[in-house]
Amino acid sequence: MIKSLRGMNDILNKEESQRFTYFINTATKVALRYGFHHIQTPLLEETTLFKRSVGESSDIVGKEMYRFKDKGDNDVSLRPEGTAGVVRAFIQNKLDRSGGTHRFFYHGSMFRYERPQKGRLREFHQFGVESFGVESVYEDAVMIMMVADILAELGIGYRLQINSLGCKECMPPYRENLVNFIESVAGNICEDCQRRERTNPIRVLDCKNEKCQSLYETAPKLINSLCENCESDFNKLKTILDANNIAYEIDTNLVRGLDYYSKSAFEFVSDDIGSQSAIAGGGRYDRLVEFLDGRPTPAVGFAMGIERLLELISMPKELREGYFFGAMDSEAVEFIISLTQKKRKTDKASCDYRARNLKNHLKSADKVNARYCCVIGSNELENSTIWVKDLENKTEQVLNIEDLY
RNA sequence: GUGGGAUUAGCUCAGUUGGUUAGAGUACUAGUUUGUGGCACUGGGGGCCGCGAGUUCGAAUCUCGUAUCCCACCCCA
Repeated sequence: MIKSLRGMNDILNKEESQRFTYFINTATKVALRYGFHHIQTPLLEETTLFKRSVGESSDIVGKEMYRFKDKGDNDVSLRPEGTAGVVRAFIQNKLDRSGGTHRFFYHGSMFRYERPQKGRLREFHQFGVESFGVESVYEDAVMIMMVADILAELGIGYRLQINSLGCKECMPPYRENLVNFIESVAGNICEDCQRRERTNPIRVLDCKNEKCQSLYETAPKLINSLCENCESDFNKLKTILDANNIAYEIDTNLVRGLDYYSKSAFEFVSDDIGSQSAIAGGGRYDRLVEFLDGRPTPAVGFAMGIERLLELISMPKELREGYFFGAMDSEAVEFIISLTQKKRKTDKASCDYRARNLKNHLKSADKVNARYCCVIGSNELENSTIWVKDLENKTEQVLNIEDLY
């Protein structure tokens, strides 16, 4: 038997696919309300794009990409995240030169060659939004509120963590400070942290090793080293969230895994889905457009991991809908099929291809969750009528065929 | 990439110290005497016991390998 690749799942059972489309529909609805529009970008891009955006030091680019040479000998990769492609499209279409604001949302498959576990797949789906051209921290706050709105509509509880990663003014000196600090304790930190010191020193603060954590208690904190602008923006962000009743925790160790983030960073986590608990994450990336050869353009965005959200969604109750047609005499079967076809122009409708007794038709109608069960028997055949029962109200009546429409 | 646990019917799981034809619940399907659904009752279909070797007279059961899932690390959505 041929099986799907490791970490690549089908979404086919009814429950799961209903949840999936329900998520896409409500997230799309909310994004449209916020003035974003849909964008689709290719799954496959030049590898360089991800190297330059996500960052070569990141695990994602370093070891998790599906990367290969195509038949034209181009170095290409399946996208491991959505932002890079959107930024590329933004620049390629010269929107960076057109000025104004551009707000996009997208959803689709992302690929990372990781060891799978619950909530971590090799092909997974994200819903994300990107906003270009707005420097104001109010936009950051609006992004967070948008995630909060989507989660609220889906009935999903969460904790929100925020942090500021500083900008090109205050981040580099801080980084240097931190490296010096790490040097001072380098003998006692774990192997991972020693590696992180070289690749991405900020990440050591995130280390889950208890010994490291206790050493880092006295580490310089970025939040105390922010420049005036970053600090006042971070304060504004908190003020707006407070004013709009969005609860948050400040997590000074929150470091986004992708190199392009600056200033506001945020992550929504759930305590109900296991260790892969981040359900949405994002932040500001003011420098990314110019890293990719565009005209400097402030930008902010987020992405949500759809698979991680799926089981948290509380689905609205499924209501009875549509029609089920059945015949009790074989002479009426073909007529029933035509009736069903007509009804399908406007409503959900299905029918039984066999002549069966009333009880069986009612059973079938109930099973497909139809609202109305419509049956033609010998009595109805004689009078050109049809028997209709409302399975919801348990009322029934005999109608002339024409009255059914 | 590292360490640990699991894998038996579509799904959730039993299966004795290795011993005849591998079970239950649920789901599916048909019927309960010919025009009233959800319930109940009675039948029925459905298993390379993850895959491959090995030990044995005999393996779902023991050993090894392998794949996948799950858990932790790592990382992240």
